[in-house]
Amino acid sequence: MALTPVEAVACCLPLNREPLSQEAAERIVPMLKALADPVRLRLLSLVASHEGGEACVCDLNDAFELSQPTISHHLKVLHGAGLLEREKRGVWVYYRSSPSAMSSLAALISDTTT
Amino acid sequence: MALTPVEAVACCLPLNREPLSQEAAERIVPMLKALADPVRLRLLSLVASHEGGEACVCDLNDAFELSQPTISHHLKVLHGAGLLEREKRGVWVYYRSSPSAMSSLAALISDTTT
DNA sequence: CATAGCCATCGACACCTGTCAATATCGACG
DNA sequence: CGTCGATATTGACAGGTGTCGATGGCTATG
Repeated sequence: MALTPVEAVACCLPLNREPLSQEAAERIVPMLKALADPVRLRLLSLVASHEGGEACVCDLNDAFELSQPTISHHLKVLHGAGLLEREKRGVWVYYRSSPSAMSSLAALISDTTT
Repeated sequence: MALTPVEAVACCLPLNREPLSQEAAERIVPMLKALADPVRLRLLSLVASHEGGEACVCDLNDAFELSQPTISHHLKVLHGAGLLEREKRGVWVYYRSSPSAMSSLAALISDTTT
C-alpha cells in the first residue's frame, strides 16, 4: 500500500493485455478522475506546454474566468494524482508537469496489438 | 459540430504541445470521464483483453458483484464515449473495444519531448 | 400465442464534485 | 511589527453520478 498513483500505473500492463484487477483499477482511477475535468485538462495542458514545463499559479489564475480558490482546488487535485509537481519559490508557487506520469498513463491506454 | 468524442480527440495535438482550448477540452473530457471509474476501467480491460477484442454482456455481468442494470449503464457510458462498439447477435449483445479510440487518447497524453 | 431469457430503460436515493465567498496562512518589505 | 499580496483552506450549496429494484422490449423456442 501507500503507492502513489503514478507508481500504481507504472507497474500495470496495458488494458488489452490482461483483465485489470479491482485493486489495480481503484489505484489507477484517481489519475483518470483528475484528468476528467475540462478545467483540469486545460490546466495540465497549460503547464505542460509552457516554457520549461512549469508555470506560476498567478498565470494560471488569469487564464480562466474562475475564482482563485477554484483554480487552487483543481491544482491540488492534479498534484494529488501525481500529474503535477509543486514548488514554492519565494511568494510564488510553480507547478511542473510530470512526464513520467503522463507516459505511464499513455502506456496503460495505448494499444499493443499492432 | 456533432463530432464523436473519438474524432474530437483524434485531431488534437498532445497536451504538452500547445494549450488546449476550452472547446477542445470539453469535447475530450467525456472519454476521460468514461474511463475514470473503476468498474468501467475493468469492463474496458475485460473486453479489450478478451479473445477477439470482444465479449458478451452475459460474461461481463458475471465478472462483477453488481446488478445487471448497473453493468448495462456502465457499458452504455463506454459506448457513448466511443470506447466500446456494440453489436447485437441474436439474443446476445457483444461489445468490442475500439483500438483507434484508445490510441488517439494515448497520443493525446503521451509525452512528445523525448 | 405464451413463455422464458437477455439486455435496456426508468425512477429513486445516497454520495460525490465543482464552484464560490469568506477566511487563514505565509513570506516579503517597509 | 504591520501591512500587503500570493495561495491555500473551510463551509456551504447546486448539480452530477453510481447503484439498485422494478419494469419494458426483443428474440428464440415450444
